[in-house]
Amino acid sequence: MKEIKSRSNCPVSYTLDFLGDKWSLLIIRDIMVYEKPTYGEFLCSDEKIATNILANRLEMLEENGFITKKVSPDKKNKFNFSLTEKAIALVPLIMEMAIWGSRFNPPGLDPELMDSLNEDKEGTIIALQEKLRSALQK
Amino acid sequence: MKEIKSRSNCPVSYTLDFLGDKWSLLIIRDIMVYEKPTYGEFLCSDEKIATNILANRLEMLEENGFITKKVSPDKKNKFNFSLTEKAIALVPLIMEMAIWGSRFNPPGLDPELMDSLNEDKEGTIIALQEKLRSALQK
DNA sequence: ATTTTTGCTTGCAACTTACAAGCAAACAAA
DNA sequence: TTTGTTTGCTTGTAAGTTGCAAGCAAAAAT
Repeated sequence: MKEIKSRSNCPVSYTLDFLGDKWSLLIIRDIMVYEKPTYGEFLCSDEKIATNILANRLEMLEENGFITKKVSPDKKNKFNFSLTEKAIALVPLIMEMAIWGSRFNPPGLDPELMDSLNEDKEGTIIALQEKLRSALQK
Repeated sequence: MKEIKSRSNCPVSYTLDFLGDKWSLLIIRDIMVYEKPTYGEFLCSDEKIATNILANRLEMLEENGFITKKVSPDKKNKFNFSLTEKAIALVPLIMEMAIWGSRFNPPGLDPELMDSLNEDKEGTIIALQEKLRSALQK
């Protein structure tokens, strides 16, 4: 995989250097929000990512420390991807994307999560992060 | 400009449909944070966007209601771009990008803004949004 | 033993990007 | 007033990226 080069010192630009494309954050979303952590599940998400692009992005996300890949406990030809702390730290960013997206394209998916965010954003974010961190223990 | 198609109903995906690339949010950042609202200033930002890509993204951002273009009060061959409410609503998202970027690539630029965010995120965001809205009145 | 599941890799056409050069209206200076 | 400069683009082209379809191999299920 080609190394990612920083275009500048700006932190917004740095974030976009890694995550500024149409697919990387959707893979992270699948693990983070929809609890779908496998290649096959990423493939059949609504957005329909191409299989070569998926493989490429998984490689990039792993190489850059966003996700880790583990053999599934039940099947040796299946892998579970999980989020590292670096990706768990993206929860607030992804929640803001969900909030903006729901506002300008209502109602958006997952009304439960949206209601929870509207009622207590900070609390919802922290709860999700704690849940993801506890999943890492297992 | 080619119309943007939604890939799904997911609000995160919807946000990425418009803003999931390396450049669009940097243009918005230039207006939002660095108060640089002209073609020439976008061009010479640190990230060095190509001139055809810049023209293409400005067209897309205008067509989709993120920015408006007005002739500069002093020169008729110069234009000032300003943010619509739809883009001002991206302040929380861009601030989260800055926070994440600074954390994983410290210290990040603009320590004043970062300090302010660390001290009072909500207040910093609201103050910036109010400032941008008041600029629209002029 | 054969088929299915799972996670890829490969080939290729279409599209997008990056870089360089060119261009025209507005303005500024001589 | 004419000559040069600023400003905001457009065009051409090579290189890179994406999307689609097909193929492949290890592991699991039948």
